[in-house]
Amino acid sequence: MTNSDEVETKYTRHSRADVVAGALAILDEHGLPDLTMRRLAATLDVQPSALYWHFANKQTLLASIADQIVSRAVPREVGDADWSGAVRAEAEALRDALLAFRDGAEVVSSTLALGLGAGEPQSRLATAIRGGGFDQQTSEVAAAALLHFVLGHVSHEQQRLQADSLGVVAEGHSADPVTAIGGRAAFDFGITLLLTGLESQAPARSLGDAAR
Amino acid sequence: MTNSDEVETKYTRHSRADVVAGALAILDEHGLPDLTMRRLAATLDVQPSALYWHFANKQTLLASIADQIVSRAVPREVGDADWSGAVRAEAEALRDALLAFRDGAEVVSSTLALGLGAGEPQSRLATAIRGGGFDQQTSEVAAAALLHFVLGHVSHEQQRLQADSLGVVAEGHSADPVTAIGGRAAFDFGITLLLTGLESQAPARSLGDAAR
DNA sequence: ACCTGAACACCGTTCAAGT
DNA sequence: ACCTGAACACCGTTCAAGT
Repeated sequence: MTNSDEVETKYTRHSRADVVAGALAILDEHGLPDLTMRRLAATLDVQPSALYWHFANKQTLLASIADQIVSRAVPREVGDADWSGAVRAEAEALRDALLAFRDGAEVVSSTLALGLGAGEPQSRLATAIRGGGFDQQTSEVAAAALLHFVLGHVSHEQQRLQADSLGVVAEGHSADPVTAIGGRAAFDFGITLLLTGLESQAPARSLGDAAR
Repeated sequence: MTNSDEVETKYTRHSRADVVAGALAILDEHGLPDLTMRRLAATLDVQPSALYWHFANKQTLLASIADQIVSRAVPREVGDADWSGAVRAEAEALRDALLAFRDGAEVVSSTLALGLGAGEPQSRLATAIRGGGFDQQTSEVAAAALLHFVLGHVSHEQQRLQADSLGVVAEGHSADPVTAIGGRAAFDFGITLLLTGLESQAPARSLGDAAR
């Protein structure tokens, strides 16, 4: 019962990791809009200015949070599966990691949009794609396409999850095809489209040829 | 020379459309972070509170801006092209419309993420896909996948455009594969993956079968 | 090494009241 | 129909100073 959520164990100084952990807790319990520097400082029993000893600014902190979230993405063992199975496993691990935190996809999306970190998921996807014999550039661009789809899809999923929990449902129609068949099935379908699209590329032909 | 940018022609009252136009101007010239209610009010020579007669809140205003941006998406005439050519034309028109305004993709993305408007692009894509003989649900889910890719890709493109214009280039590496081959080529490649993925679906087989 | 205290320059939004 | 004036309840960030 020592060191529970709200109750700080007396006057402890904080490390960078503590700040990130506190931020993740606020994110998961209250969502991204409530993750403010002032609120985070309050839960750490510290002045807002103290946070700027650990992080240069809020964007940097958000990038660390995004890194934490995606670092939890561990693909299931694929064993003897082919390369497309490995790519799918990476994509699904990423989806699970994003879903594990409230607004997870939005946080990762926004740090990616700001050009900070979060390059790891794309590298992992690209490496898995290279297993199919594609050249570096093709793999990288295909990985970017996969990543954009994953982030957009999971953002959409999490928005629906939150809307539903707020009881904004039953507006009469709410005919969302993605949630209608389950987010998981729509996700797998999108991944399948991209993977079979990749398969039908002649592996010998590089993207560079097409771009020229 | 009457009624130019900064110079208001004396004391004019404003319509909803005026507010949206002013917001679009700020967005395009200064970017989304600078698009604040107070700044918008100042450029309209009005108190911030006046904006709340026209819009319930900032989110609603942003949704109207997003609608304006995507409404500019007019696909080139496809003539006798097959359905996949029509889908590609829709996707490219959407990309052009998003690129036409600074931070355009982010604005549309965020209003989509908030569950407000911006359903039009997905409908247009879905309709074009239906031309390939796919059932309603498959078309809708595929359109969502296309849309997620387009928004993610163009967001990425616009982030790079801005970073480059700020001179954040030449960090030594900056090995971004998407910009390396040109945003347009990477975009077309992603669209191709999704389209050929769709083509290799047996059109008779519905997504509902797969989801069950 | 880590934090306080105080300030600066902002935000979005509400609401009674004016014309 | 459209706007003002004034207020409320916040933001992120800086910086000298403390321990």
